[in-house]
Amino acid sequence: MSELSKKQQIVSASDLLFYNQGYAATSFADIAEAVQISRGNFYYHFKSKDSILDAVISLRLANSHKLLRDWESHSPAATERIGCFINRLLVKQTDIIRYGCPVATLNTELAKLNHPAKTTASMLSTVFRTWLRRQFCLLGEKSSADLLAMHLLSRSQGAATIANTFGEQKLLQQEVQLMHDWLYTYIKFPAENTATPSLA
Amino acid sequence: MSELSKKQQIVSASDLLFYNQGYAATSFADIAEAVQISRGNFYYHFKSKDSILDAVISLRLANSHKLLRDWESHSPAATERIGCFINRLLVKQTDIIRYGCPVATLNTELAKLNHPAKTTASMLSTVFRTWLRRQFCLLGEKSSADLLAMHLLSRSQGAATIANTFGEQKLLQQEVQLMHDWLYTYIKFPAENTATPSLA
DNA sequence: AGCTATATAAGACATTTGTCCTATCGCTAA
DNA sequence: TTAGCGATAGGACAAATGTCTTATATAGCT
Repeated sequence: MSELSKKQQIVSASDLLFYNQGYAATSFADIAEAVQISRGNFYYHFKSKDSILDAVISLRLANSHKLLRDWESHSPAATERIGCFINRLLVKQTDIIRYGCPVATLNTELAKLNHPAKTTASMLSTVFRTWLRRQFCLLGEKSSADLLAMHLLSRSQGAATIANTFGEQKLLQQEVQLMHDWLYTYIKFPAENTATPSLA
Repeated sequence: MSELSKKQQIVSASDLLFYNQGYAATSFADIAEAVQISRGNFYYHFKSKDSILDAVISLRLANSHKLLRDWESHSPAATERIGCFINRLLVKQTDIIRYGCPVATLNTELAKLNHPAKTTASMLSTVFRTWLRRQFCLLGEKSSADLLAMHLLSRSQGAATIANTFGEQKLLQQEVQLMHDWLYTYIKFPAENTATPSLA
């Protein structure tokens, strides 16, 4: 027996396949082959394909929380933590160029399918939004923390999108640099930004 | 008979359905119902589903070129033209919130499917990239025109993505405002940006 | 009217899909 | 050893999909 239970194996294999191929394009046959079980046997572990999706979203939520906790424990300063968020694009650059941002692509796919789980899936984005907002709060930007969080989230997702579209590593690296510059500039002159945050 | 040929009707109906539901999730049955023909009859007009996709991409390319020509003829100044590009997000905000950016979502879907047409589809983004680059060239930024173009493209796609994810109109409007601010700031101090463009 | 080319309908076809059922395997506890 | 139960295999099933074939309708021309 392997270390993970078969159910966990199914979830993590589906996690990867949903990211690489998309949810709708991933069939039970694909997952069955990946975890080496017969196709008809899924319904012992999961009652439907949708319930696998739910499990995958739960797994991703847990992984996201773990990631954020890691950043918090490794970086005492909020600025540095936000830097970790930006650098995530570089750490995952190979995957991002090939498959895009895992959070964004799942959200857009489920939105188009009008899938019941789309609300739950958007929680994946909300987790980062909330976390970033808290970091900006720690920097003293209470009134515009959410705006700043969304701005950074927006830019990171845009960078992932164009990197995926054009397949150019350099584009991703350029945008990451610009986000760091923006953060640095912002931290440097917090006084100017309290009234109307000049994110430009 | 209607004004458009049946073949054109199929293409424009597919264009809309591919945007609203995604390419893979749109079946011949869906298109057949939309244009009121029988399902088995497609192969008189198109030899495969992929060839419909090719036709849709061609249509979108033509529409994009037309859009860019319109902006050029209505706005003599390059700054104003770039402003038109940014405002496109507001003009299409209802659709964008529901279905995301038509260009980006098609690209990411085809990338995941590893579809043969993904290269052709990325031309849709390239058209805007090239056009924006030319506008920045007209502003005297020859050396960093492509970087500026990609930066703006990235931010617009990011804004579309988060608007689609969170379904919040305000987010889109905020990001649009920030892009205008960025453009304004950039135009105001072109001298500072010639060496190292401070997009932050 | 009759002929021809274009256009459309209707359905067959194999394949794949998600779902569900049943039989069997292998382990553990009595 | 045997009974019981969790786990798995294998296949049945209807529905849907892309594809292809054949027959019919329609319009224009002679």
